Amino acid sequence: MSSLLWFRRDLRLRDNPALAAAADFACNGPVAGLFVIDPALEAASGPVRLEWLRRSLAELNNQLGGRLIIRRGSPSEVVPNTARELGINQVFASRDFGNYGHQRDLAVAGKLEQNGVGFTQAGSPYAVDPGIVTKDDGTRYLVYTPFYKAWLAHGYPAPADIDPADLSWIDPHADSSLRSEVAKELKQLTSTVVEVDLPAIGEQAALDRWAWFRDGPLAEYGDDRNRPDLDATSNLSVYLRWGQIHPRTLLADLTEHLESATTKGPETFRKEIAWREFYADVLAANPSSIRKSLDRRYDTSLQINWGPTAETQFTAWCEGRTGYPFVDAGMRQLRATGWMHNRVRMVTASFFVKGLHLPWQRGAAEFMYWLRDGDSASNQHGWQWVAGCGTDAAPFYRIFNPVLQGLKFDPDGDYVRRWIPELASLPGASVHEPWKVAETLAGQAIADYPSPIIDHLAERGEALARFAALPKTDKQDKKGARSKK
DNA sequence: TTTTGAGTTGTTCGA
DNA sequence: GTCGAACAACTCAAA
Repeated sequence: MSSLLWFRRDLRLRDNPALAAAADFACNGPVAGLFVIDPALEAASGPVRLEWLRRSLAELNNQLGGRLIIRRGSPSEVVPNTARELGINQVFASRDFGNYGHQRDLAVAGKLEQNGVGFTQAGSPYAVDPGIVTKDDGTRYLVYTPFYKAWLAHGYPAPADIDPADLSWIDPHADSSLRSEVAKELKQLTSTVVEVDLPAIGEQAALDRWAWFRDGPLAEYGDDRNRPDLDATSNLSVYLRWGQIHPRTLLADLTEHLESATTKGPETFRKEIAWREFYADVLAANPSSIRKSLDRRYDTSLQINWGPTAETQFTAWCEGRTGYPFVDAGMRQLRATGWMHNRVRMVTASFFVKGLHLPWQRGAAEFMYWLRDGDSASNQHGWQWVAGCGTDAAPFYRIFNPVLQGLKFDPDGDYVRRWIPELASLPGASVHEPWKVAETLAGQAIADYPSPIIDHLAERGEALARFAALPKTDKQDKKGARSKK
């Protein structure tokens, strides 16, 4: 019996349940490995993610001894066709809980079934699949902390026991035209060339980074994770996004560190993994929250800015020219590397929503375009959390002050100077308030850097007024009606 | 059904 | 300069 593994968001060999199942089905004989370049997903991916994908597929192809099959087209055509050409009995893949991916898999399964080929899904990008952790009445959580407690109580599985050295792969390249097809598709994958600074690619790079982080910054992660000037976060988000490492692997490895911990670092890191799982669960339960606010009043009633001035400010934000150095450093880091430190993501997003009064959806789309770790569930819900329309009842007066955040979390100004060369001559924390620097010091050097495009304090007050003007929710109305009787 | 406790990440103001 | 309170009220989860 022969099997095919269809790779998607799981570009790794270790701890891969679908691969383990495929190898088992083939009685440890060779397995066919396939990746389908889906034009629908390609169109929705920014240039940085396409470049990451191109390099990742090249690396995976190396891991498979050059035997990865890469084809372009609709999966519901390509997967059944490839299975037929290779005489495959059973196709294996991990589960996908995304809106598009779920529908795609149903279509592929249907087509395969028509051809008499089975389709088995095992594993997913998450330690605990969306929908598994529920409240006692079976409904889904909307608040993180109770979700986290229930998620912990549920527990997570051990990594899939699989040794890449035991695997063998069906060689599809007996026909030399298939070999050239792989090279052609890889080349075609990134038609838009962007200059972006990416870390090492692939499964081994992910494991190396994790080992480095685990034995280093993890202990002080509780506090240092907020410091964008330090290399103190795991930077694993991109590998998790592409499945080059699995959260289950991290959690298993984390156990002994949790037990022996003298700091809150390991526990804080586990909570971050759980945030990713929480947002995936929220999205699976509320598919429309990709585009719509969970609190719909923010789409229908919140006053937002529009017109020429709003467009100018939007562009300034995108390009890192708002005149607020901490914000601009983040946006420039995003374009230069396809990544932004989490603390700065919050500050730039808060500036966008509560300083410029623009709709969170536009900012989220700009992030998704550039982010190499771009994940709809985490990105859209992170933005909604900042905007105040998301899954927790954060008080609406919680508005980040970009200067204070910079002074607090980039205390020496190193992060700002790294990304804003115009300010490189300003010493220490003074880079966070260039308008305060006397002309004599560095007036010439900072002449190229813009003045603040808004008065943050004034716009903070404006944001508070607009939030206060939101209509009451239905429940609030009912409560008010009851109390009047 | 009702009640109770709690909710990632902040800022400002005044003592 | 430091520190605590105020900022509003609501919704969620669980007992």
